[in-house]
This record gives sequence, structure tokens and C-alpha cells, in this order.
Amino acid sequence: MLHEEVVGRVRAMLLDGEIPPGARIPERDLCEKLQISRTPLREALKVLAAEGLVQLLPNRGSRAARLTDKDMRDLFEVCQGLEALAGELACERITDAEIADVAAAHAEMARHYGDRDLLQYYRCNRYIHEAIVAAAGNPVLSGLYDSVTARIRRARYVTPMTPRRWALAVQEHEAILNALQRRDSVGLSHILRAHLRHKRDEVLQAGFAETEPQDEARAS
Amino acid sequence: MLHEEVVGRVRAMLLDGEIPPGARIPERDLCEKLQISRTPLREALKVLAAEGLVQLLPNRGSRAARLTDKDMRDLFEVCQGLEALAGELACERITDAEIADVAAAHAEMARHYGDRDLLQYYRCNRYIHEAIVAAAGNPVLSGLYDSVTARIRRARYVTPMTPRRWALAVQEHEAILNALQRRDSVGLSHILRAHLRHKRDEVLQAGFAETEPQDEARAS
DNA sequence: AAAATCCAATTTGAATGCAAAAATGGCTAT
DNA sequence: ATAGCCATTTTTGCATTCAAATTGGATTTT
Repeated sequence: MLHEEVVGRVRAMLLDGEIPPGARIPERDLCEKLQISRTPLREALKVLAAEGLVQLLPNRGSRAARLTDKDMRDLFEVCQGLEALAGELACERITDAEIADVAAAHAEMARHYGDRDLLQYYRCNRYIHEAIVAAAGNPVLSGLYDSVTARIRRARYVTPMTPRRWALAVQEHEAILNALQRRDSVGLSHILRAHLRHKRDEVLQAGFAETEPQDEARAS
Repeated sequence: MLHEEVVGRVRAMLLDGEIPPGARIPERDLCEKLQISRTPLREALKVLAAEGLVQLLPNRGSRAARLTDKDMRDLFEVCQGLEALAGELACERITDAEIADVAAAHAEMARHYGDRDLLQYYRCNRYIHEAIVAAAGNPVLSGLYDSVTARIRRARYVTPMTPRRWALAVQEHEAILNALQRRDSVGLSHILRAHLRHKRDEVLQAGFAETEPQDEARAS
């Protein structure tokens, strides 16, 4: 089905920053870039608008959603709640094999921390969080989590990671893994919340772009 | 914008049960019923599919999503998390005026309980929950909450309310209002969770339809 | 008689066309 | 020279059209 394909591709373009926040999205240009007609593209844009990644202006086309400071705060707030819930549920339902998988990812992440390889570290980090959410065994939760994290990730142009914060994050991840292994749902929930609160502060303090009026950026 | 209008109308048809779960949705029929062409309808269906209200079958059209027992359980699980979070945030941010509003709705609900007016009771009930979520002041949270509750509401054809359960629900609402007035975020969060857990049990025990194979229901 | 196959008719998926709204550029007037 | 206004052009929104896939039934074959 062409429509799904288009949604995926455009979403990827948005998440990769190929279409920067606030950029207008001329249908015609994207059509010829994707080699499709306007109909499936417009369907895709409507879906992405429902997901909150695109903003539809009546008779004036669509633009990549731009996030205010408040939006970011709200997203993190919800993300905290979702991950805390996921953590609780995961403790009840996670299998030993899944725990082992998370532990392995954690170990790999620790190695990348040792190497100060930020990119690989982030990859493992994300994998772990997603694994915990998946272990909750709740597709509805997973879906909302994906939607929220996608919007958050969209904004992370560059988050400067101070040595201090990084060390704290690793420490928190130790606690996360520990709580998971003990299947301590309450503990895990609290740690995840704190972990995300810190990440939020990190992102918000960075300013995460968006304040600059890159008004007429184009999606070329 | 016609597209938004159509999404709203079709969503209402789905929530009102005018299009029953599992029913096929022939585009042509709905088009002439809504007096529009297929293009905006198809856009709307894609959006509703993204919301989880409609299921898209490749080359075979769309049908109203049908919920399994597991889906229902998952939805309630997430709803619990969202309302608990909303309750916590509301306690921090709710104004005295908003509390008074909830209190008034609560009083009205109690009256309807006295009259055993289930319909009006439900109306107030829903208003209260929505007011608490709104008081959290987090549009992202509100959006997800709406999406989840819409899907839940879709399934409750008839939930037989036993006198026992009803009394308990009212009692819980007393506690909810109380916690809100004391701005006891932890307490409110717990009460809301328990309240929703009970509602879930209520719905699940009722079987909430869906088990019967109303396979070829039509959206006429 | 039952099953498989083929053909017509309906329905979906995508492209194109057309009308309306908005943006752009040029022109005039002050 | 600049501000305001009008015409042109572009872009959006929706309807229509065309092609492909599916469905249902009739025919044929075993």
C-alpha cells in the first residue's frame, strides 16, 4: 500500500531533520521528490498531522510542527508517566530472557560510555527504554510511547551532554536494570521518572533550538 | 475545512454506535450519506485508522475496529496511567475555581445517583474526569486521554451497573473530590487508579459485546 | 453433484483536472 | 521613494476519472 509507505518516509524525513521544524511543506515539491501524486501525500500529511508531527493551515498548506518550550515540557511529562507505567507493568510480565536482553544492552551501553561514544551510547539507551516498554506487553502503551518519543526526538538537534550528566545517567541506568532484575515495580517506576526528569532538564536547558525564528525554512 | 468536519462526523458515528464495531465501511455509501466525494472521506478514514478507530484492509476497504478482550484490558491499563498522571498534575495546578467546578459537578452527579438516573450520572461522571485531565494543563496528555477514552467508550454498548458497583463508584468519587480539594496528588493518583480498575472489571465482566461474530454488519 | 475456473461487476487505490483561495509581483498614486 | 492596490501566478482543496484488485456468480469439468 502506497499510503503507508509515504507516511513512513515523510515521518522519517521529519525525524531525521531533513524537514526542519517550522518548515513549510509544499505538496508539489515533495510529490516529485517521492515520485508520487498528490493524493497519497495529502493522506499521509493528514495522518502525520493527527500524530502531531505536522501542522495543517487551512488553505495555506502544511508545515512541520514546531515545538515550543511548553510543548516539550508537556511531552516529557507524559513520557514520564508512560514509562513509569511501562516499568511497573514490565516488572510483572517481563521474562528472564527479556531481562537478559536488557542486561546485555546495558553492558554494551556501559562499554560505549567507557569509550565516550555518544552515538552508540544513545542507540543502546533507546533500545533499553524501548525494550522495557515492549516488555509491558501493551500495544496501546507502545503506540502512545512511540508517538510521544517521536515528537521529542524530533527536537533533539544536539543535546550537549556534560560529563556530569552523563555519569548520572549511567548511574540511573544501573538502578533501572537493578530494579528490573528484582522486579521492583514501584522502584523502577520512580527511577524512570527521575531519569526522564533529568533528561528533560538537559534538553530544556539546551534550549533545543526552536526559539530562533527559522520561519521560512523550506523542505528542499 | 471539509476534511476536519468529516473526521468529526465519522468519529461521532463510530462512537455513537451508528457504525457498529466490525462493520465494513463502503466508501460509496458513506460518501452519499455525507454528501461528499471520496477524497475527503478517504483522508478521514486514514486519520481514524491512525487513531485506532478504523481498520484498513489493503485493497479491501476499511472496517470499524473491533476490540478484543485484550485490547480493552490494554486500553484501561493505559487509561489508568494517564488519569493517575493527570490527577497528580492537577493537584499541583488546579485553581480554586476549577475545584469548585468539579465539586459542583460532583454534587449534581450525587443528585442523579439519588434519582438513579444513569444517563445523567454518566454525563457528570465523564465531565468530572475530563475536568481533572484538563486541570493538568497538559494538551498532550489531554489528547492521548481523549484518544484512549474514545476507543473505550466505543465498546461500552451497555454496561449493566449493579447497585453494589454503583454505590462503590460514588464512594470513590467522594474520595476523588476529597483528594483533589486537599491537593493530595499521591492519594488522588491511587484513588483514580482503583476507580478505573473497578470500571474495567465492570466492563470486562459484562463481556462488552464483541464476542458475537457480527461479522458482516454494514454501516447503512 | 461438487469443485474448480473463468468472467463480469463492484470496489478500492491512485492520478488528474478544475475551481477557489492565497501569495507574489508590478503598478500607480501620494 | 514608499505605501497601497490590483492582476497574475501559484498552491491548495475537492471532485472526477482511470486502472487494478477483489468479489460473486455462472459455467464447465471431473
